[in-house]
Amino acid sequence: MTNYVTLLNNNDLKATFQRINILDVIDKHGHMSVDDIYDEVIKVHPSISLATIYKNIILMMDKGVLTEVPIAERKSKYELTKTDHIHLICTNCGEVIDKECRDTTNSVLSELTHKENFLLNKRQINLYGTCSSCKK
Amino acid sequence: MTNYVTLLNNNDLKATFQRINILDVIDKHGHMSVDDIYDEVIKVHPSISLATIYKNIILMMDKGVLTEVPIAERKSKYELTKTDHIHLICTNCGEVIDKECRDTTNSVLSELTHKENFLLNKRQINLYGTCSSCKK
DNA sequence: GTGTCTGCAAATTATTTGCACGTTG
DNA sequence: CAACGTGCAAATAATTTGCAGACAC
Repeated sequence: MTNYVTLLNNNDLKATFQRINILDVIDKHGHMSVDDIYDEVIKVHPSISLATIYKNIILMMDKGVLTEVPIAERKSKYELTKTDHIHLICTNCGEVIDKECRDTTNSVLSELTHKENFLLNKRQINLYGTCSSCKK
Repeated sequence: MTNYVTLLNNNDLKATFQRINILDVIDKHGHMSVDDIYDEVIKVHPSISLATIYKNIILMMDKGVLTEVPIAERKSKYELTKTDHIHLICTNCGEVIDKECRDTTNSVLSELTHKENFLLNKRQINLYGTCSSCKK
């Protein structure tokens, strides 16, 4: 818990019970939609409102604490901001799995944007398919 | 126009004036949101309704004619389905630029999903940053 | 001709906002 | 205590649906 307090304070955000719990459930589950977050946080904080979830997601994204993972044909999910990685997204169950992003991949992409005179800020590699549990 | 008729018929879709025009404006502009499409198609077909745009986007996605490009902090855009490529997305103006996807990148990604026992279906590489015109 | 498609209007779902009150630092 | 955050309810935006008439094949 205390690390979330620090994370929030370092980003000019007051450490409220609501925010700490939003970060906590996202961290535990990895990637969550707005409704997923609401459904989980309400278990520990029954009076929280959906509006608070929305407001805080937007705020924490602005501060760089959360990152949106937009997903084709589904609502976006949110994750704690971390170093570059790849998402394996199951089109069957919606599960998102993180994988390391190889340096070679990164350098190829940087070279490519440089040629285009494009100021690269964030990479998002999403691979859609069927996860191992859904293959069964 | 005639090529859109073929494309639609090959995918079990009747070639209506509405559908042909939706495909036409997307093809001309590259990547468009629902509203972008509506604003353009209405110029040539003033009585078209937004519901028709929605219904057809969903239908044409199901048939594989259109592909959704989900974008962080913005509404999704849609493109004609084409071979794998990379999107450079300007976080300032929203413009999406297509770039060739290198074989090396593809093989690295395929290897990675294989290890995870993940059945890869579609790759989506989005690079966010500032485009050359917005840099000025 | 007939099964599919369209446009409209209404329903539903998703997101944002304003404000009175509560909490954090 | 001052600034900021919350929860509620209401407003707005986005998407979906049902249905009667129109059109493609």
